[in-house]
Formats: sequence, C-alpha cells, structure tokens
Amino acid sequence: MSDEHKTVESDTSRHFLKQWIAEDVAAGKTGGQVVTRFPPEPNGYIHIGHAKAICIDFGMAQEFGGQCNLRMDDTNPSKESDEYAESIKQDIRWLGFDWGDGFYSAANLFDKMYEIAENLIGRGQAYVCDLTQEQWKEYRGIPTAPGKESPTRDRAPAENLALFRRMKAGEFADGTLCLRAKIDMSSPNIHFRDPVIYRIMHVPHYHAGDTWCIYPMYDFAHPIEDAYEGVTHSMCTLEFEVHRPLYDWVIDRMDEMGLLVVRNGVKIRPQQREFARLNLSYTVMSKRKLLQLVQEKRVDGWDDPRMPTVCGLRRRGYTPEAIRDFCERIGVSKYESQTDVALLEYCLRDDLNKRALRRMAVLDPVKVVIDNYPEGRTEYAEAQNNPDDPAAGTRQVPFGRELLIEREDFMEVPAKKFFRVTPGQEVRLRAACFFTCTHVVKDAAGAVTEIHGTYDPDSKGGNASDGRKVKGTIHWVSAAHAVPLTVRLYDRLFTVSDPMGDETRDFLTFLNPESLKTVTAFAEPAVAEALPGQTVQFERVGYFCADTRESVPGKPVFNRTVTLKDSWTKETKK
RNA sequence: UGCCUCAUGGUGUAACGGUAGCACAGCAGACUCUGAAUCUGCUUGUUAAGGUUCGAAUCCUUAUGAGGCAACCA
Repeated sequence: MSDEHKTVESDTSRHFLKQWIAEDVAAGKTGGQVVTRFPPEPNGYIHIGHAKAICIDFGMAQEFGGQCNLRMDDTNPSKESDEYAESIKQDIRWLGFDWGDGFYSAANLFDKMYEIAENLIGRGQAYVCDLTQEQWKEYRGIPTAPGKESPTRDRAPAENLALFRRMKAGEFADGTLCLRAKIDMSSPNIHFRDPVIYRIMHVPHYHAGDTWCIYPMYDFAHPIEDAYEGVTHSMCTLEFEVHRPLYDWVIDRMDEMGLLVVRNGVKIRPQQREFARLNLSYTVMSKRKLLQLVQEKRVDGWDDPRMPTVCGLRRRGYTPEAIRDFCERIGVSKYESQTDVALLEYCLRDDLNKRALRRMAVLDPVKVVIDNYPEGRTEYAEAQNNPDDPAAGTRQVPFGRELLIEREDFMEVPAKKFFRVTPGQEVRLRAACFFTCTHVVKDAAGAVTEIHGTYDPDSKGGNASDGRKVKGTIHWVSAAHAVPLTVRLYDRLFTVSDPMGDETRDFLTFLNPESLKTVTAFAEPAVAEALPGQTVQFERVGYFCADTRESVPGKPVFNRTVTLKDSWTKETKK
C-alpha cells in the first residue's frame, strides 16, 4: 500500500485497538508475531461495513508486521455456499489484501471441536440436554430474571458421552437433543446460562460434505478456531461484547486441556475486543435488508452500482484505494456513529482526480452552430488527458461547425455571475477556441433548439494572442463525430440519511425514486475506447465508469461513479 | 427495569491530569483552459450535576441519553 494514502498521525494518536496490540507486543504476549483474522460467514456478499473490518484486521497485522488469516466461519451449513466463499475471497483480494497461506475454514476443525466437546463431557463441563426448544426458551429465563436448570443437567458423563456419540451417528432428528456447556443458569449474562454448543442438523456442508450431522455453535467454535490458528488478537463488532466471557471460558478450558498453541515459548491466549460497526448515511448495511432489496428487485442484483456491497461499489467505479483511505479516515471507536457518505465520496474524488483520464461528454445536449466556421470542415483540438498529470499525454478531439453543448451551459437571460454561454458573452470551448453567442433559434414552444454564434480564429488552442481572458470554459462535442452512449445517472439509494431510523415506517418507503436515471449522452470519439471497468472524468460533469456487465464496443454503457463538486448549483440556490 | 457498553462542533475522530486539534461538510476569498482540483481564512464542540485536584474532556459518584444481550444464527 502506498504511503500517500495514509493519513498523518502523531505518535500518540492511536486508536484503542492499536494501543491494545502495542501493549501486548511490548509485554511479549504474542510470541513474536501478531496474528489476526477476518472471519466471514460465507452466507452473503460483503459490503463496505465488512471492508472496514477487513481494513482493521489486515491493517493491524500489517502495522505490527504480523499475519492476518482469512477464515470462513462456516459452522452453519444451512446458509452457506462455496459461491459466497469465492466472492468473499475475490472482494478481499480486490480491496488489496493478502492472507498468504493463512486461509482457513472452521469445517477443517470439526474433528478437533468434536474432540474438545467429548473432553468437556468427560470433565462434567458439558451435557446432552433433551429439552425442546420451547422448553429451553422457558428454562433459560430472561435478562432480568435467572433461568432454571435443565432436568438432564446432572446426567452422568458416561451417559452424556454415549448420547453425544449417538447424536453424531445420526440417530436423532434435528432439534431433539443438543449439547450444552455446564456453566451457570443464574448468570446475569444470558450467554452463560448453559449455552448450546452443538446442535443436530442433518444438512450437508458445502465444504465438509456429508461427514457431519451435528455442528458446533459460534460461541464454541470461534474461540477454538482462533486458538488453533494462534490468533493473538481477535477483533469483532460490538454486538459480540456480551459473548466475550464465554469466549474466555472456552479458551480457559482449552488451556486446561493443554491445547493452546505455543509460539517461541509463549503460550498464545487469543483475546477478543470489539469495535463499532460502520453505519453510512443514505444507505442500509444489514445483510437481510440488502437481500430484500435484491429479492424484491428494488435494485438490479448484489452488484447494482447503488448497493454498498463491495461488488456494487466496484461496478460503480470505486477504487480499492479510495475505500481503504476512507476506512483509515473514519477511525475506530466503540461509539455507534453514522458516517456521512460525503466522506466516502470525497475519498473517491480525491483518488480519481489523480488517475482518471479526462474526456468530454454532453449529457443534455443543445446544438451550437458557429456561423463563421466553414461547413464540412473538421479540425482537431489537442486536449490534455489529465492536466494534473502531464505523463497522461494528450489526445485529438474533432471540432466542426456544429457542436453539442450542455443545455444548462446556456442562459438566454443570464443569472448573476453566470459566466457561460449567453448572448454577447465570450466563453472558451475547452481546448478549442473562444466563442460568442449571437442569437438563438427556438421551436414553437419557445424552447431553444439552436445556439448561433461566432468563433475567434485567433484563439485556436484556447487562448487569444492578445492575451484577453474569458471567465468561463465549457465542454463540447462535435455533432458530426459525437458518439452516443447510454449513461446511467446514479444517485443515493435512499432519500433520508437514516432509512432505518424511523420505526414507524418501513425503510423501503424511503427508497429514492430518482436513484437511477438513464440518459443518452454524446461523447467525443475517445470515450468509445474506454475498457469495461475503466473510469474517466467527463470534464465539468463527473466520473464515469464503463459498465463491466453491459458495455460493449460500439454500444458503450457508462455508470456515473460520482459527480464533481458543484459550487455553481449552490450559488444558484442562494 | 438485570447485565454489558458508549457519550467531544452538523458528521467522524484526536488529546491518556497541563493551551480542546485534525478531517469531511458548510461559509468567505484567491487562483484557474474543468464554477473541478489547488491555496487562504472563518463559523461551530467536551450530555448534566456534584466531587477529587494547583489544574479535569480525561479520575470518582449520580443523573440523562443511546446501543447491545432473551436463534439449536454469526
């Protein structure tokens, strides 16, 4: 990763996770290597919120010269698939992170987990419970009142073991029996009230096949996975905070069984800490809500450019650098905040400004006729591909008597401080010449159909030899050479900053009906050469990305990635 | 009405007992062959009340507000 994307920070400005890890390193708790992990469940596509977690997990490992594993936390086969697992890998690689040979799957540890479970039974720390789920719910109690013990809680270990083996052998139906840790039914922490650690589930596993019909629960599996991988720092989101005592309980049991990894003579005791998940304005982040948008066809699939999914952002034209920069800037804390999507857009523009080639395209055209320019003649204006980067070179843009310019760049009666085309006001046609409007032609309804004017032959290239200045420069396209292209103008998916914030209204009622507008635009010929996935800047308009799905040579389709900042529209609203 | 966590400008974060800073957003201006970018300047903040201290955003107490926990999900 390049340094220029790192935000400046002082030595003392370190978020709490960084400080935590630094202290452990100093105290020699890591055995010489910090190991973290990103543990997605392969049951859906990852989104910008996951990207934050990925940047933290991989970022902390990088910062401390350690290793970050990618682990599929696949303990519930009813929801998981290889397709999801592959998409997750692809998205993480695209974001720019590398897990090296640290790829793991919880399923690879099923044997060991089972062994630990039997061990727990033998030690009288787990038992097979035959309460129905309804009974269990009743026995467990509620947060404000203690639970009561299962009638089978004190069954003899030998009996429990026999039962558990029969569970494994497939002798029981789903939900009839389960294995529970024997902890404390009166604990104020519900997760300590003899949590279920194994359930019967006659479902084949996408990765482990049909070897198992019992599967471990998250609270049991996760610390075991961390421990076996030698993970030193296990970072997750806030909702797991109340699970931490249980995580530590499992680690303690493993310690007693002598199962903790020893690295360079140091016993690695994984520790969990929690940080606030990302909330972004004008979108939703829950997997369930995103799934709903897809299933109800409110959007065009998981990779719809309006979606906050990584694949959606990618298709929209976002860059990994911009996303990483964003994740760096939002910081890490335990406060459940809502980050303004404007910051994400800032990071995007900042990155694209440096690298996107400049092109000219007119989204809402009106014809311009240069009356003193010869009919049928074509000249070429040499335009810079990126004014901030001379190395990007130049291109030749065809110019002729008839041009197309942006409708909003003309005002018959100019507003105050309007520097664009208006009768009698000289403007610059970007990279070409000066132009002055003389008169307009209108249709029966009074709409302008043609703007007539003259150019100054002495201003070819964009500057007059007498050195006079013009206040406005506009983009244009030669009518005779214009390439039509389909442009999708994307806007925020929701009309309100927090679509989930109103409990009385469904979030769908806040969908922005104008989140997608499709128009036919006209561009200079070079635009047609853009490769799918390539982002260019349509000067004065915004950044646009050739769609990876539907753009084909000869029939280009562009997605608006993000607009340019626009201080003129603000001016007009005053 | 149990347990856990959190609270700094509009937003997000920093300050770890010693001058409340940075970024985004906003506003004003300079510059400009993109009304972009760049540059300058500005507005706005420690939830409240007590306490400890020479000194509190920071430590303590209480209150208030927000979030989490009652899947055989993760």
